Amino acid sequence: IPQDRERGDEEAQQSGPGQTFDWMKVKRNPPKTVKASDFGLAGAHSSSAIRTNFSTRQLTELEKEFHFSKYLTRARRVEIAATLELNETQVKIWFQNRRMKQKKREREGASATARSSSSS
Amino acid sequence: VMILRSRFLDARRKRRNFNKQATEILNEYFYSHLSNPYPSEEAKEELAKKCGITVSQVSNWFGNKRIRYKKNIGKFQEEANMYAARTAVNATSVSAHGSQANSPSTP
DNA sequence: AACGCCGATCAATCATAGAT
DNA sequence: TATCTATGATTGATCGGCGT
Repeated sequence: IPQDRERGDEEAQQSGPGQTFDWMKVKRNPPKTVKASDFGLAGAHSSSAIRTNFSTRQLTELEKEFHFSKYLTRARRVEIAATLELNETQVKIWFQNRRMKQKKREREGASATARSSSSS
Repeated sequence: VMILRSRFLDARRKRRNFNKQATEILNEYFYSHLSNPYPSEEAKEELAKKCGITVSQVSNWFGNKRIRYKKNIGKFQEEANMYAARTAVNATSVSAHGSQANSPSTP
């Protein structure tokens, strides 16, 4: 399966400092959120599907749920998604990111605690 | 939309730029590994220590650097040439070994 | 084979520090 | 001092790998 060769032309420049490496070509697929499905049918996949901006209400509710339980059950996910008008996937992703955020905090908080052991 | 921004609810971001010394170290690593600017966890920890910042900040720095670099390679050419001249750890496997004392000694 | 989670990363954006 | 740019941080979502 051919890997879509770029405009096929800049293969000459190689040794130069401006060499183009693979990581510079990485492109992420656009989100498939398709949130505006209420348009009424026909999968008019026109949904730009860009970064969804959660409202304060949604974030507050998600945060509350997170405190209750760091992990979701199928049932709770469905319930939250319906209540907040989000996809189950969005709720799932939010929890995953939230857990990662929590871990990051604990890690940095720990090193900070070890540093100021008894100060303050 | 109203300007209902977080307004001031974002007491969080009180950004402070890194020292010139830290930026120097980060850029040196970035350009000497331009073929694959993805430091390992260990490398990040070492960089963090040398720069006096956290590992997360090192990750943020590389994340921002990579994205912004590829977004406008031309804008970084000058900077790239500058650092590339210092350390030549070209592509083709970056099987680094004992990292030298590394001293940005001034020529 | 399908799904969730993790860890890392992407990519767009926010808000501020710095330069003009 | 106002305006534009450089840059650190945040975050919804993606990618690859792994376990169930």
